[in-house]
Amino acid sequence: VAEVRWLDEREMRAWRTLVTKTAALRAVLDAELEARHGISLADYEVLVVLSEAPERRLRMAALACGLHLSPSGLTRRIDALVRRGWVERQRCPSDRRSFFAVLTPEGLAALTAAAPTHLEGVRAHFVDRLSRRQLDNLAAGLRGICTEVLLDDTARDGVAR
Amino acid sequence: VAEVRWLDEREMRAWRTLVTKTAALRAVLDAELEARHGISLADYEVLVVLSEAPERRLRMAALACGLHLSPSGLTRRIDALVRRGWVERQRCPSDRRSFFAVLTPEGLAALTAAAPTHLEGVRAHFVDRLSRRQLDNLAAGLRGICTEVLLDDTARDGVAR
DNA sequence: CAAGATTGACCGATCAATCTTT
DNA sequence: AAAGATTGATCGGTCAATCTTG
Repeated sequence: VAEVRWLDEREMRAWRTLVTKTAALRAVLDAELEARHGISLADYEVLVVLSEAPERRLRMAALACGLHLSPSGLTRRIDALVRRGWVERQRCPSDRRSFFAVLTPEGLAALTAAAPTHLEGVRAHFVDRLSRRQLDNLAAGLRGICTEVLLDDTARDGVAR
Repeated sequence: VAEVRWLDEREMRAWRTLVTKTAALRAVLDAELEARHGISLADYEVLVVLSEAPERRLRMAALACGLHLSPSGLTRRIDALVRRGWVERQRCPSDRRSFFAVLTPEGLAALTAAAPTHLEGVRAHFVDRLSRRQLDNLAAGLRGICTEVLLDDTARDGVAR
């Protein structure tokens, strides 16, 4: 076992700041969406991904991949959205094992209603507090992180983001 | 409803990169700790916080605050760590309603054993992939985020429950 | 009564097992 | 067989209610 390279003060602070601030940010955005529109940030993200897909639908596996959710986790989440009338299941005609999750008009309406709250939150708590340069640096820095994990591209047929 | 200020391409990318990369990073670090030492990142963080406290102990309320966990959530997490012999409860002598969670020698040993894995992970997946300047910029940018946390502000706007 | 901690009910996620279709 | 999706058991978290102590 080799010698441990400890983190110095700045490295440790950068790491901890990243973790704590990102968590706090998500918590605030989630609370705002929940309070004003009765929708969780997690469900909001499902609607966003579906809304950006061709024909506003995705196969379950592709959607699970895009949301970094397990197959069973996605099944239950879609169940809940179906109960609210925001998503429907469609059999996939070319492969009868598979299903599409389709965004309904009601789901699109819910997303459209909630989007301003979410975007204003992202601005108020994040984007507007950083300069253009800071924002670009941050994105550029983070882009190289954890690349090997995200190359989980088994589901071609969608998630073309 | 006021005019919505949409996010432009760079703003949106910075925001999404922050969210997805941070989540991926935590997932990797958690998996590494779990695989090599049988401890979750969440439990690791409990041990870290306790190890840094005076006398390696904290009252439950203080610990819950430090970990951003609800009181009941902390109770169950400490239960689990007590079962593993890594933490003990001590009655607080000055206030008999309260308890300390105390890091045991075994808990400290577990932390010491796992720390190199964690630190090497933070280096390999994060710190060593950014320049010193990028790291400082990132920390500086994020520091101003979400300072006022959880203001239950005018949430009466469009409450369409 | 208020504060600190715990318990019960429940929610949302995972893994393992299952069912259907390829 | 293997792949896509779902179900059952279970885990870890929250909220509401409770118990004990200040």
